[in-house]
Amino acid sequence: MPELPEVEVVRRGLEAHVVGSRIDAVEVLHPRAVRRHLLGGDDLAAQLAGLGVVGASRRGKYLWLELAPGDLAVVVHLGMSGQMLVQPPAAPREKHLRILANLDSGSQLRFVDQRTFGGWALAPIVDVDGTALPEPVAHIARDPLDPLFDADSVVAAIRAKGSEIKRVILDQTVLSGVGNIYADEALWRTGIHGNRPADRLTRPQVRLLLGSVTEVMSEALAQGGTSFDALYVNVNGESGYFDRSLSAYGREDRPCPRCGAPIRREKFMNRSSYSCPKCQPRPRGL
DNA sequence: TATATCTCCTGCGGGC
DNA sequence: TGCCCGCAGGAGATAT
Repeated sequence: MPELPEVEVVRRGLEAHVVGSRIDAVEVLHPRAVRRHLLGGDDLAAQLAGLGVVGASRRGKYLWLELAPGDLAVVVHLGMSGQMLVQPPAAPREKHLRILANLDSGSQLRFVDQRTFGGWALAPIVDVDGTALPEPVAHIARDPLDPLFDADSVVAAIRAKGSEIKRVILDQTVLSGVGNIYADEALWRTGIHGNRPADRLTRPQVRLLLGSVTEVMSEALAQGGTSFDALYVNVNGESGYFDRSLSAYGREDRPCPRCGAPIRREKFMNRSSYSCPKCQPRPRGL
């Protein structure tokens, strides 16, 4: 499941292999992959043809290719299973190939997405607080790896929320890039149960949690991201290794690396949360 | 306005 | 062997 580190690995791959190319032609093979491009797949393909790729950027889990001429970008979200692959034209088409772009370099940029939660959309670049962003990304908060990330104001924003802390750090308008895996890992590192109300945490606790979020995502990035199966790969189709370093996520009944208690799994927001019953006691009353 | 829940989707694994 | 069901989860839409 691509979260910030995985998306950053993909962005770096696109910067190395796609930026500097021109898009010659685009084939949209599944309408859901372009559902956020309101004018449809034919329009997307027609508008992209002939444009040059001049940059690859990211905020949180969104990435985009900056295009020229014109202040346009193709915004990409990988959803749960999206892959951006750079392939030779002779390579066999992937089973879940959704969008195909032929580049003047002779390579193909392929968007492969089994579960079709991801997609592409063409959007204008707008100015948001002095930063140029594609319009669909304008509401997304800065992520912890952003040089302009303001930890003090994010701590205040988190503590102003009445929801549970895990729900708040998954809210991409508060801080971006965090998904279920790294939320569980950061909460485990900090010893905080995800059901604790955000507005009951102290400033030092929230600051520590933000530090853990940054730390765990930086470590994951250094290892090429987290991968559980073939669904997450970089542009060359290679998987990361961080899943071997996870302490809580996906480790139900296995010993907590800190205290040895069996990791528990609980339902939360229609998905699973993993935590240590000793290191992360439930808030009173739950 | 803030918060909570629902929905979309596909492949896999378990149970019968 | 085949069918059914639950599970995985990001984020926009909808409900409270």
